[in-house]
Amino acid sequence: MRYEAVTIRDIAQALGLSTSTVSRALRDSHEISTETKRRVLEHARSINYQPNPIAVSLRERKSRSIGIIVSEIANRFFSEIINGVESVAIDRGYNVIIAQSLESAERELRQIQFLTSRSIDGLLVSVSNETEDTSLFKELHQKGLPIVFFDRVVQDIDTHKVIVDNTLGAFDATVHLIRKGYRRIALVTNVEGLSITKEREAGYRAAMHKHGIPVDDALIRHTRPGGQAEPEAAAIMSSLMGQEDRPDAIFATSDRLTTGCLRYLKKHNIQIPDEMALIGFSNSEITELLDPPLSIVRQPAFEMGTTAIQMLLELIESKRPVTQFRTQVLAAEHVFRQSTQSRDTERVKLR
Amino acid sequence: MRYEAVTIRDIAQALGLSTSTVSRALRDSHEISTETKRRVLEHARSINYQPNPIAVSLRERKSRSIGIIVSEIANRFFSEIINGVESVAIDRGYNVIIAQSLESAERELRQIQFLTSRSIDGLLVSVSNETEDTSLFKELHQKGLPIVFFDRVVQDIDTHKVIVDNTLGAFDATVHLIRKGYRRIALVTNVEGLSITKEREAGYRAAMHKHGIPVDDALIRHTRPGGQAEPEAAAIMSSLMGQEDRPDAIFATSDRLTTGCLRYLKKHNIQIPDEMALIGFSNSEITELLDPPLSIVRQPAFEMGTTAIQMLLELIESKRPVTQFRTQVLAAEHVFRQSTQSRDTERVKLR
DNA sequence: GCTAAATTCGGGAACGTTTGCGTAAATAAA
DNA sequence: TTTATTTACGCAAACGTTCCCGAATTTAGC
Repeated sequence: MRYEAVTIRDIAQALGLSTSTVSRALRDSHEISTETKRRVLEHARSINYQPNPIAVSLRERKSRSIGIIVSEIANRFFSEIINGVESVAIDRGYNVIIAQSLESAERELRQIQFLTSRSIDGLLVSVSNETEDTSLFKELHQKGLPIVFFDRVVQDIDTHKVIVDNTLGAFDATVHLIRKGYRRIALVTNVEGLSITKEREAGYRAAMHKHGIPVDDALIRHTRPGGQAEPEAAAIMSSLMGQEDRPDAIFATSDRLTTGCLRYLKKHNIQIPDEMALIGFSNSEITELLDPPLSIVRQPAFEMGTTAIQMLLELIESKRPVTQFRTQVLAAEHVFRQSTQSRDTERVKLR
Repeated sequence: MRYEAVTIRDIAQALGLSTSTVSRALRDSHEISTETKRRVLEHARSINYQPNPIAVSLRERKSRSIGIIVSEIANRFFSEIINGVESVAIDRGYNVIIAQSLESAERELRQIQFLTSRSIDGLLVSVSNETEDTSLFKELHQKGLPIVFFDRVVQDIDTHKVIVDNTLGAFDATVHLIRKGYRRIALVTNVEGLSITKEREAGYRAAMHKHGIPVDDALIRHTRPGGQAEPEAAAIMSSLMGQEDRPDAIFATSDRLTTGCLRYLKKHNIQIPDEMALIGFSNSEITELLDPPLSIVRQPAFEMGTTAIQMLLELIESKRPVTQFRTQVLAAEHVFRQSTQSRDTERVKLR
């Protein structure tokens, strides 16, 4: 099953030139006469010449492709990021190789090794929730592989990063709940070690403090490393509902956790927001169609993707080693809907 | 920014062997003594040797990577397919390069050219809804590039294909509506030229005929090529609601169309299913959380992905040209929920 | 003990490209 | 006219593999 290839040599022979001349002509070198260039270009397109990227990669020692690893592409948040990454990568002539860890540290390792063995020029990373050992990333970074972290970053590796303002995002969401009259606000959040978890928890705590509400640690729940979000969310909800002093609101900090909580509440016929308010991080486009329409914290995923790839290309295409790194922080958006209406007056008004 | 590489030559020099011997030892050739093999393997892993896939690709004239193009990866249906494709590709040592057409024929063309110029070994294709000119696919296919079509296939290219039983899937959904007492069933469907559109429309018509309900062509609406599904759905809904003899049920034939219709109905405060029933193709995992819980036709996307990649690898790894092609047909699943309850008795029972 | 065969290895070309270097011819400077 | 410089091109090496072919050594056959 071969797929015939027309090479630079074919052009050279057809025109009685050497391969080096043809190569230079195609790259518009100044040491080739305009007449020769014209002939080469013309003949090249007449036989539909396509340079062999593999040969170029071998020679140039770079592949013009970058890798991106996320926890799962079926998650709208990540697929939007990928869209952002792709949109600029394509324009810059880079190929994007997508990999997913599915929240498994082992799979993450394998995928990273796979990507790097494919000689990618750079790597975009959002770590899995199970990742503890970051030595591979450190090693790659030290060896000079350009890496940009996004969303879930690893703190102690000094490179470009792009995140959303998780602290403020969580702060504002919590304040919103407080203003709506909720007091016992449960935080259903990710694995404890994750950067995003810490930041969002910090925002939550700050909001509670600011409004003089004591933080009840029994209301702060993390998922377990490697666990799947939906069942984890259900287990946490079940535990929360089982305790004597139930929460009156839930703040879930990821897409899957949010839908997991919602599914639990509906399954157990717990009225939202009358018995329990719900707000969560989500990038789903149909949260307004849910029952009830969901209040959400939305992350600018596409933009996160474009800035991450831009930073990466900056590293890749830099002539000399970059030593000054920056962390770009994007703002989260909030959409408040019925799932966090206060129980009394306001909801009536809305109908 | 280089990333040091340890080559086969390093091993050869360290052990006082030739590169050819090392290469053969690594590939476990029979013409290398077990002792030499042992030394090579041992030293190779001690210095963490990784074969350069680019050099291998150049030499072998294949890249061990395949391309897949879908309309958009942020669509759950497609991301599930990609998951399926990836899951087997990884195990077989293949790399998956993902591209999206965003329903633009021009972008599709560019992406395909990009993929093929990256010397992929094979291509997985679901065409954009704007695609009319399939000559590129024909050309590639004729040149010997292994291609497998899935979901939206092109009819007149003879190669492996994998689809769901769209006709039966649509038939069953329509029958369900009829049984629930609906008679003026509108079909909100994709671009007319698409294979899936024709099949689903056929299923719809067959169901209507079987139950002796005359088909009103005014109730069959297609989106326009290149159009984005959500606004298209809204426009169609608006037109349907404007006509004198309104439908009493909507059957939408894609993920985005379904949510588009739902969004319209909710926005205009049309009660589902009392004023209008709704069923649609969807692979979203939260349709049961919608208001009302949505009846859906669900496609086995993951399985579609795995079978498509298996078929492709079969073509790629075949020793001699394959001439016998087959079309694998998977069954669609149905989940009937409140959005298609009949108006009277049954719904009361459910509460 | 001599030929034949098997075993084990090295030399070197090839994959398709880019690029340093060399060198004719053409042009400019002297 | 002679020399220096520019222009325009070719040669060949290199990127890291794989594999054809040949050759040296060992083993088998009789």
